[in-house]
Amino acid sequence: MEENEAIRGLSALAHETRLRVFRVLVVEGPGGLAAGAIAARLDVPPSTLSTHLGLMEGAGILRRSRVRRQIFYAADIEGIRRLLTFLTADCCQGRPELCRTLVELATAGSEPDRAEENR
Amino acid sequence: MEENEAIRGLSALAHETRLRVFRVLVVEGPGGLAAGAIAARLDVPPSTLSTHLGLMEGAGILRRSRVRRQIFYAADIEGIRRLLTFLTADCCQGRPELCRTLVELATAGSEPDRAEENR
DNA sequence: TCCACATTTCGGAAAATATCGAATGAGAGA
DNA sequence: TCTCTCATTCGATATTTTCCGAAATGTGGA
Repeated sequence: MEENEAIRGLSALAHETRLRVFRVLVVEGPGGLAAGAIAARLDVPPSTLSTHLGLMEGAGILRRSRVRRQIFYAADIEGIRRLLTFLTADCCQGRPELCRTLVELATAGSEPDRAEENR
Repeated sequence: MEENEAIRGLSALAHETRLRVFRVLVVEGPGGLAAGAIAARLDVPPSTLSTHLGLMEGAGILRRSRVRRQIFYAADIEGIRRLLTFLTADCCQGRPELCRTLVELATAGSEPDRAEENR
């Protein structure tokens, strides 16, 4: 990932409404939610939300797909992973122990032994 | 870390000049660099850079300290860790395997067996 | 084909952010 | 104290972002 792409990704998350969208969709999983459902849940006008969703999709944070008349948005796991990897790679460049600390916190609540099953 | 703090941190990184500052200071390590040295290295007018540095410090990404007449800025490892943890915590909330993938990439270039020594 | 629904695009105004020269502040040496 | 230097703050302008109602688009059913 090059710098410009990372900046777009960070900008996409650096906004109250968009960060809330992100969190909702991460929890929602691969199926995602229809644009209208997100607007209703977050109480944001559809046109405003649409702008945000478009921006987030352009930044590679969200994926969109059509199902009948609705458009579903879901967290783009690959894109998010790329962004986080870019950030941690930068950090580790100078200070390896930072990533290690982060890693410990991130994996604290899960079961490491079952990691293979999720691939 | 609550939402608003995370947004400030993300905004602080979502800018070309500021991201370059961040990367330079992460590599530079705990000693950091004087404001003037950063301005010279990145070829940014001092007053412009000062605005960015202040913003990044306010967001908890940078630490400042005075040494004689100069003001040194260094990456705030604890603050950055808090931001990354907030993001990965959100991701893991719905999809534990995302963090695991990230973790593998982040630790790929280091020696896992010596992790204990760095605490 | 015609209508209804879900969403996006348009338009234009308000707010926030970015930029940088000039003025200001504050530390250190003569 | 005077002055030099490093850095910040001020001020004014330019650019970008945000917001949302109204209009347009496109999809599917009757």
